[in-house]
Amino acid sequence: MARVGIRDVAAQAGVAVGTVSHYLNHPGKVSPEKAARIRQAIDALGFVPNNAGRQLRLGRSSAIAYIAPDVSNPFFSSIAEGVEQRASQLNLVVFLANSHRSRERENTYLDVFEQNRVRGMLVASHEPIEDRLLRVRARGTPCVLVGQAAMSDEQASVSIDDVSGGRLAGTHLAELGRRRLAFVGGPLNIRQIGDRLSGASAAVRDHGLATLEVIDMPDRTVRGGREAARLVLERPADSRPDGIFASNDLLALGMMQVLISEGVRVPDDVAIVGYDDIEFGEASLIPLTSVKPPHETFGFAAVDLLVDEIADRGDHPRHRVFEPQLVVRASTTGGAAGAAW
Amino acid sequence: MARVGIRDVAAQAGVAVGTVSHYLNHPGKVSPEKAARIRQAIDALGFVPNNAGRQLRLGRSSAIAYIAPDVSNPFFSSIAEGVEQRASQLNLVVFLANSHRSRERENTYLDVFEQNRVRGMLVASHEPIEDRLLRVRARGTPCVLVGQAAMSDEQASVSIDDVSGGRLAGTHLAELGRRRLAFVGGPLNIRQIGDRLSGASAAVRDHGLATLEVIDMPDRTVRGGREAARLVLERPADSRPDGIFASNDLLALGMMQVLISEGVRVPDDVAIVGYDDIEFGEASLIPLTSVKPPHETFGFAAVDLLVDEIADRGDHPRHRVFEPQLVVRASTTGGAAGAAW
DNA sequence: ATCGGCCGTTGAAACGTATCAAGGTCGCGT
DNA sequence: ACGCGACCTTGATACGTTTCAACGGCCGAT
Repeated sequence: MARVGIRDVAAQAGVAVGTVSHYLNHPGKVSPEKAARIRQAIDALGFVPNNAGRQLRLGRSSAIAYIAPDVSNPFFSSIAEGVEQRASQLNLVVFLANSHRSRERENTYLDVFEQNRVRGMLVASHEPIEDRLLRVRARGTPCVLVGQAAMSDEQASVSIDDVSGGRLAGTHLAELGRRRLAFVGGPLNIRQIGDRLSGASAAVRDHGLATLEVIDMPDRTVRGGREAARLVLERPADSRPDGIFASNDLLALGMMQVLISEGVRVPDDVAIVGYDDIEFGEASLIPLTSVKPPHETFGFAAVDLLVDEIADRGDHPRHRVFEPQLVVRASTTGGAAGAAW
Repeated sequence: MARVGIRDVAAQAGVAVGTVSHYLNHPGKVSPEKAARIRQAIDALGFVPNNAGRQLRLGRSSAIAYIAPDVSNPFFSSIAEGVEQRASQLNLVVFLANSHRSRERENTYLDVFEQNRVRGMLVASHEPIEDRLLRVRARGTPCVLVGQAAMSDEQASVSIDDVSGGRLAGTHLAELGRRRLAFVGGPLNIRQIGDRLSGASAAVRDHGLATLEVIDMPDRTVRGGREAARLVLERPADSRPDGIFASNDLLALGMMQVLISEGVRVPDDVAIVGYDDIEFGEASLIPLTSVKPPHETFGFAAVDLLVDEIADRGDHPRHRVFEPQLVVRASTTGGAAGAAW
């Protein structure tokens, strides 16, 4: 298993190294006869092109990176699929990374990819990260912020209009005649969460009849949802909310599970709206009404924007904001059972 | 944004290139004074070490790859978390890749990582892939098959004892007094699926009283589960199974959703057991009994085995098989509501 | 017969880094 | 004052690739 390089192949095939390189990168520029000899030498020797050499010579790679806080969260993994599809159309390889909500991991991956000279990075994060990305960009690696609108005009970003999403949810609940609404989620200082709340809040204000309370629940998981539900259940029945807007589907599902098992009827006693429209929301026994970002096109747009940044056409728009959509299911309008499927 | 290398830094700091390299790789071997000058030069110039050069010189990288068919499947993403944890303890970087169940994508990533000279690869696949990995290994990149026991003794693998898992499920249902069992899943020629069936089948045989039918459902998703449920519902009530073992949790959840919405009581009319113990199984309104592979340790073991392969200590065991565990919840033993939480 | 142009082929140079043997400096013990 | 060792520092070298200018041979046109 000696290390075998392009010149070993050349020797074995009886041609010059340049010819082997041509065979690999511009086949057709090399005569069929020598091509055959080279091909044969390659798998006789088990030659594998060494990307380090190629990249060193070229000064660039053909990879992009997508860093997400949590690949197991369906929201991020569905974006990942769009990213990979679009990237492979453009002959780019995607390196996926899971920062696992850890600042340290996030930084490590940012460094690693920068050192690996990826063409650009797509970064999704729950934390404020623009300063960090500014420095990365200053050193020459384009970045696109994913899932969160950038504050700076210079920082490209692809995001959802969360205010609009919150408004959709709030309006829906209010129009169903719900009067005591609750927003469940947090931390509120995260941009996306705050926006969802303020959208819902605006909808309530416009509608006039309803009230909106905030139940702060920084643990945005199924577990957090269960905890939030228990908080609600501690109150007398007539002071509980009759409409709940959860800042994501995991929270909503956790709440729904506990509420129903304690005898609360959904949606009769309380209607529930989630956010993200993950697959399991639809798969729930009472399918979940949810605010749906355009997952399919989202990843595509992120890659396209990144490619523009890489090409550095200075004049392209730097922000793309997508409008979410409300998907109504049984958790808000259910008669007997969901007709969603 | 001119390309800046280690010698530019050296010039700026007034030291030799070797010293800068030492500063980067063996800090402490360089005097505090020069270290300061170098540090200053580095961020004055926005220097980023070029991994291609480093790797070329070293002849190896410090990355491993984990290729999974579908990162959004909780089974694979929970393994990924273990992999990343263990790898970072060992100062290895993990490149994640999503083959998206596409043979072509799988091959592309295999090539890309091989060319990038990763230290080794962890590969999970639904398809037979040992021949392919054999060739990769022959060219010098160690591979560990994840989630599926290798046929060849030479091929390292980390897997679940699926026969045992199937037996656990079958025994559980039989001991609950269920007599008309159904196995739902497929394709049966996939090793893992076939093993689960044969385990369940053995349990039924041992028990003597029950029967086991097979409902072939190659689409192992929530959607597939819904379809399978509809097949069951077409039959008269008294010929439907009273115990269902689904080859994964997604199928089980999809079935449960449709069955319940059509008035079938779970677990009274039919008890349901899933496989994989994904997070959403527990979060379901009727929490799902499931066969749980040891996710936490699984990723760890995979990395450790890969490291052994890389070190090429010829004598280490090449296969690790883990025993799954049955997690009983309301979908098989529910009185009123699950006490799982 | 000569020339021009085309195609395939060649070998050298450069990309950015880590290492290594060799050299330099300093302080300490004799 | 000398020698020795410990510790830093130095600069050349090699890693595997792509590209580029140059070259040889061949064909058709003149």
